[in-house]
Amino acid sequence: MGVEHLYNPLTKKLQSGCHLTAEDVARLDSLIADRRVVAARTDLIREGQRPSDVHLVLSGFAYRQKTLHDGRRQIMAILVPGDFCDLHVAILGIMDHAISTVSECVIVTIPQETVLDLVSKFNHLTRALWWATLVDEAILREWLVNLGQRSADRQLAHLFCELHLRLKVVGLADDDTFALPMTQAELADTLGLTTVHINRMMQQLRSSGLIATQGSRLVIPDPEQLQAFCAFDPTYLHRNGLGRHNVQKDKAPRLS
Amino acid sequence: MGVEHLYNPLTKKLQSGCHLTAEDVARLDSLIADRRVVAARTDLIREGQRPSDVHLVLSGFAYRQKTLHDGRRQIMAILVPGDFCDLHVAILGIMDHAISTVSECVIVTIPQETVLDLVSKFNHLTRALWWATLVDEAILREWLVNLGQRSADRQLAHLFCELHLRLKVVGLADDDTFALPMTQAELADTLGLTTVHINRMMQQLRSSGLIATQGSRLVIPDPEQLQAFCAFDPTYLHRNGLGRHNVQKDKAPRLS
DNA sequence: CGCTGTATTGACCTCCTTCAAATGCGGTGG
DNA sequence: CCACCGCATTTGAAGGAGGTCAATACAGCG
Repeated sequence: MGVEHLYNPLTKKLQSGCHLTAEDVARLDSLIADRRVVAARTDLIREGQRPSDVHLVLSGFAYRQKTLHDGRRQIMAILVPGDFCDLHVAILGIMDHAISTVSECVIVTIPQETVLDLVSKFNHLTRALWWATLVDEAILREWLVNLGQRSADRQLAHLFCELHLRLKVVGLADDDTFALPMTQAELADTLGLTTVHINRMMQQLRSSGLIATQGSRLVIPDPEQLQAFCAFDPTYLHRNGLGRHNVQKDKAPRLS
Repeated sequence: MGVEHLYNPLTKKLQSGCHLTAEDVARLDSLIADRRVVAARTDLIREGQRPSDVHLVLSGFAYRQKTLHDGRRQIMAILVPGDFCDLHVAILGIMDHAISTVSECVIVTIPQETVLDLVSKFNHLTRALWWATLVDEAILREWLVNLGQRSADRQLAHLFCELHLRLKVVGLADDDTFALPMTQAELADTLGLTTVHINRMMQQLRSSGLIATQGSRLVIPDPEQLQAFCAFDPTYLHRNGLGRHNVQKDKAPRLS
């Protein structure tokens, strides 16, 4: 009794928006076979590559990024446990951006055929995986709104609200805190701002009591207040049951 | 001889990145049954709706947009002929943004079941449609880079380069000009800038000879020069054959 | 020929950037 | 245990890209 269950953030994520049968879960668990530890700040996949495997984040943070000729870069997605790095490559063929780790990560490598096979056999799962890519797209749209319309302080707040929710879904956030292994420079590249300005906005959010930091941990004393501040509407995350999940610890750099 | 072929921008688009058999093309053509003319500046689908049909733009321009509480809005995609408005709703269920027309449009309505049916029966087509949504996502990422990292003049230039290419693929752009039925206010909402600033940047681009306008028509005298100006790299559009296509005329508002 | 919506202009303002230096912190080696 | 290094955060001062407000010009249309 009590065979310890595999921690599978992917199923947790998918279950927050799709219905999965016990068999689906088992099939998804079977994907997590080939694990690999990757150091922090490492390139996982580079722009222009044509990876033959699909990668999944099992623990740690990573991001999609694009670097311009002059060295400026834009972070286009923050990948947390349960997120695929490159599901699209199976279809598009070529990476039009790079993936790098933020913290140390455990990455699962899944052969492309395995995914395509799974998908062709089980409609349920196709739907679930497609759901995941469509949610990614919805997040991207909301980020556009963030960059295009919101002031720097609200952008930051909005990003924190989103991460809080996404991490809660996979059991990596408490009701009022989670580990955030990103530097202010990375936050800046995410929001299209400068380090200096991020720093000032962080101080402002802290002094207004909307957030606090404990090392690399972000504390949100009153999530509803923070959401109200930036008019955060979680609809775009398409989670039905934003259910309570058991929390799990994580270690990381520093933030404040 | 010469039975006039249906103008199907969807197949043109898909063929620019995927291989389609003659049968695939026929099936896609059969989707275009229920057409409807929609006036300019009209809401096609509103946020929060759960449409039971999938919509496809056959002619004209439309866009995805999100409106904030205070009335500001962000345009998150420009839909041109061949683009689906809401393929994702089949999976996600709820619209997390609205679709509005820019110019008068001909819209094709396709019952959701028809799409899901097609997709479940023909792997080729699933792949092609999935390809289309993934390219949409790639465009979204590039737009993030645009908003996050580029200066206003380059943002504009980049947007024009993208539209030029996308319209060429569906046969709606010449080598150096295309109809652009957007107002400067709409360009502003697309790039997260103000009308005033867009106006000034347009003037700047015009006076530097990078673009010209003839009513609502945009002229790009030297596409390569414009691309160089904004470091446009078309990889993200995932078009293999950016092939020559026969051009088709289009009428529209004004721009300059 | 006046109405309406869009493009254009000008003056002023501010959010965010740039540049540069200082501070703090964790690790590492002596 | 302390000195030192590298990285991240913090601070200050000055500049600029883009915003705001408001007026004007222009084009199509009934």
